[in-house]
Amino acid sequence: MANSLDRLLREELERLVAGMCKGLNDAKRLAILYALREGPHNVTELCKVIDAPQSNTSQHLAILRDRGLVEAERQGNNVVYSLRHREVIEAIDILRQVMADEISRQNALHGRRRRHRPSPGVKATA
Amino acid sequence: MANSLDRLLREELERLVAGMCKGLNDAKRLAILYALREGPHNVTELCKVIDAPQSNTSQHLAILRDRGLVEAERQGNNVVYSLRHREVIEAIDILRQVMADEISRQNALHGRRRRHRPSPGVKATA
DNA sequence: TTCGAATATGCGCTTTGCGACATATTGCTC
DNA sequence: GAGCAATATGTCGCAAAGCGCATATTCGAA
Repeated sequence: MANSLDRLLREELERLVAGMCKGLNDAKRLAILYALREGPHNVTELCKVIDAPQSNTSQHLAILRDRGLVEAERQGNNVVYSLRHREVIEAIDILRQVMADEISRQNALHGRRRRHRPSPGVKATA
Repeated sequence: MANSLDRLLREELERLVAGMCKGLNDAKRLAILYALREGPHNVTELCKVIDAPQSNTSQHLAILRDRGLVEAERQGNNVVYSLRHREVIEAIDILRQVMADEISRQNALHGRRRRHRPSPGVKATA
């Protein structure tokens, strides 16, 4: 048990990481997605948003594009990018919420003891 | 505009990537989370689930632990891990759905033309 | 068709992340 | 306290990712 079912899940998770998570694993790319949430933008505009040189921005856009997270369309001389799946933003927002909870939890739990995880690792003495 | 507001968002996204996304950016770690969704497990059990040696499993658990994604509790000789935020699974499930949509879309759009993204890059000729 | 603006891509470098091995730590039992 | 089982951690080598730079490609305009 927990082997036959997991087999399929494992493979799907493999693809998920390669296809989605890797694309979301960078602050600049997340910033791009959030910028596109407000509406389409061309590359030059996105350069300013993430404060990165053009080549770097294009590289990040290529990553998002290849994974189907954004859509590209030529308009005259420039290329306009737009968000393909708004649900992705939902997912990220959930993670933002979780992180907020986690931070306040760690701050509140015992304000002192700045070390997280008192349980397992942590050599009790030194 | 799009600079003052983004400033704060950018910093939060930075922390989000470091705190959450990095932790979710590995198939084995996702598999661990899904296994824990069914209930707590100790390390030895999780080794079997992700089919990895003990040291490697512990390393992944440390990563999840440090980011507050799982919780560890000693029970006698072994350490039992459990899921801290079920919402994380929700978020991942959303991404799974998005990926499924994206795959079927690419398959359907034009079955032929196995290349994705016909728009911008792609040297038209060679 | 020549030029220039906008964008994409190849390359080399540096940093980061994963995996395997060995080893340290912790707690239980005798 | 000695020994054992379970888990955690340090180190190393390697593959992957991000970045800057130079360069190629595409399109519009003159």
